[in-house]
Amino acid sequence: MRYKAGHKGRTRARILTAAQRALKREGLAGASVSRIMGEAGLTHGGFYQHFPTKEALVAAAFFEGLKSSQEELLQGLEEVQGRDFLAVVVGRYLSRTHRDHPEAGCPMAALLTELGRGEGDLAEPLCNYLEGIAAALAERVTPAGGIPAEERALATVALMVGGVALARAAGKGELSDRILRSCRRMALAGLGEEPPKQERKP
Amino acid sequence: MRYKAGHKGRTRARILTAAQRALKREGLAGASVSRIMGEAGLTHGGFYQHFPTKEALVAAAFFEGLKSSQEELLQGLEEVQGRDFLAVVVGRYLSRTHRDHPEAGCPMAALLTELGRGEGDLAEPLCNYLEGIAAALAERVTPAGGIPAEERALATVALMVGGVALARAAGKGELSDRILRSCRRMALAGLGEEPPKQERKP
DNA sequence: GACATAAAATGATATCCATCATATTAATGG
DNA sequence: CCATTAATATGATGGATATCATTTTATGTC
Repeated sequence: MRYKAGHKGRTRARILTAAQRALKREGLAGASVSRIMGEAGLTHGGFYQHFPTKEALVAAAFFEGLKSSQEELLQGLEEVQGRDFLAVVVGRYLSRTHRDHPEAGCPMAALLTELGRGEGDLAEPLCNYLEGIAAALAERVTPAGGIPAEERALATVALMVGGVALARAAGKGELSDRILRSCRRMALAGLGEEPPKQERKP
Repeated sequence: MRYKAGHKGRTRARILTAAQRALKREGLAGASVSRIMGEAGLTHGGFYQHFPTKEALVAAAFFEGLKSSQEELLQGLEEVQGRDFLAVVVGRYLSRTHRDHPEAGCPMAALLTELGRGEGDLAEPLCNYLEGIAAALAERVTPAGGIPAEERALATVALMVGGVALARAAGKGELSDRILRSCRRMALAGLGEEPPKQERKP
């Protein structure tokens, strides 16, 4: 073995990281292999030693992105439950910061409408992921308003993803802010006491 | 004048219609000028007699699509109000039919995450449109759950768009159906009497 | 029915892309 | 320090794309 063990693996990881950012910023079609490699500090030729095809890279980047986005979203909330838990989650997700930095955010919010069209079978693993996060939410939020917790969780995911994507499409103006705020409120509606009047940190 | 008045206009309209379908089916980047022209029964060369650039076509198609999608969504509901009104709207929007035929559906649900990235200023006219439809919804749905009607309307739009886009990304299986149903319920939550137990026509 | 011309088709150009074939670099055991 | 070879770079290929220039077709008028 001529290179230190793990060298190739580390390069692959660098490509994956660059790919996540580039894909979320420019879209599945917009982010080219050369630009991704360039962002990883490499040139286009070496790519195929790490991934058999661009499609494979997209799939890998998408699911790694999902995982790390979920971790970030739930970080530090192990002990929190109920309305407090959900308030933090939607506060983080439906935030100006998230809206203004798609390249660092949730891959669903950045790529949703491109996923169904593509080549790879992103649907099946996405379903597994969705079942997982829906269960995680349902387990910690008490059902309210006659909707079972599991259904409420699923709809909350759709509301969060749709809210951020819609806010992005609407620019960064006042309406965009209002979209975020409205979605936060709707996600918490019917869940007990009202939030304090002050704005949550966006 | 050698051709009947309105000939060119009718051709332009045909291109626009074909563009709407193609763009929603294949995405802003995926739908090429030649394919769109082909779908309109023409060849690529004549395109630039009707639109100065692809970007211009995209903008025109997007907003025509928004308008007709809204008309279809609200058709026949002029007299209906409150929960009944919203139930029909979300029943139409968050339906399997809509999920399974993006090329015939709402442009936001098909293109949301591609809109913010592009070249054209789609944001400003999209904002106008959003204000309009939010006002139309707010005017007919009585506020509930402590959320002002206008905010509730905005969040409902995000929920509908996100729900359909997420359901599409999840394929056509059981989870996808569940996403649609959950979003329908959440949109109606806190709005008075529960729906009858039978499934709405999907 | 011939002609002028609007509308559309054909063909060309330059760019970008994914992928592959070949060359070059760099790290390590000898 | 040299040879081997893993890791990366350079360069090439074929296909697709937006746009433009030129030719062809079709229509209404004389």
